[in-house]
Amino acid sequence: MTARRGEASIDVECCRAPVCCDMRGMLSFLIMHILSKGPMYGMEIAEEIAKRKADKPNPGTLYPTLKDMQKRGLVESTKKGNTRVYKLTSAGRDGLAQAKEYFIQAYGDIVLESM
Amino acid sequence: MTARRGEASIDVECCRAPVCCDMRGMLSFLIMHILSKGPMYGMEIAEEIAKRKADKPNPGTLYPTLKDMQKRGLVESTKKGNTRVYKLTSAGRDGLAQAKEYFIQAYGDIVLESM
DNA sequence: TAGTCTATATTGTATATCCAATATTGGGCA
DNA sequence: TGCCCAATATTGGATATACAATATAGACTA
Repeated sequence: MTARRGEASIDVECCRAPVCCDMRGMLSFLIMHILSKGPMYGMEIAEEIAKRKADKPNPGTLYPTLKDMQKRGLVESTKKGNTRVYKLTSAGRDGLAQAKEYFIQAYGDIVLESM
Repeated sequence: MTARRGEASIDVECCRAPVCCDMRGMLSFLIMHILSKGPMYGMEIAEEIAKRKADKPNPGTLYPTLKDMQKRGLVESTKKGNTRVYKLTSAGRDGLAQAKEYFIQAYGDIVLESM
């Protein structure tokens, strides 16, 4: 992220990353969830992540992750002019469903008890 | 984790870590949430994590994390015979509240839309 | 065609998890 | 007292995620 602890980087109206815990991790999970809404190119994905995490991931974080996810068959991409559009593969959709089940098992109560 | 992908390590009736995404991260967040229910010693915390993640964290993961969290003032501990009992500090409680807000902002919809 | 802008991409470094293996400590019991 | 066992602790190494800095590619405009 470009401005992790205080200084604004893009316009978001949501709370910043906590000081107490780093909360790194699960980037590919989040990307898969975002792509389950529809195909998107890299910078669009970055903006979607920024809406949630209040900061855009660095290109050096995002692109190698997308490349790795493609290598593992979770996403596929096609070059469209200057951009590269990513979409979930069917293996990616299956993996996401499994990952969500695990995620809810591990963290679901934290969300639900705050509602 | 001791038996990450298939082989059972302890008796849990929940789904295993997904193959598609690593889902490492947020250990201190999870520990803080668990400790918000009451004081606990190291191996009890490990069992609570195992109930959620279907695998016990390795001692080489858990204890250094607890030590670091204590250094940062999030938890405090007292030695009780052979065990060391951890509890949240008030800074830890404040930090947890802030972290939960951020967590729900980033991942809340994933839980809610599966309900 | 040259300049500019955005998107993509890479390199190098840092760090929070992660494990395997091993060591230490303290309680309970023969 | 001596032995075993669970809990704690440490060491060494791996890896996903993170950034800063830089480089390349393609589109659009003057």
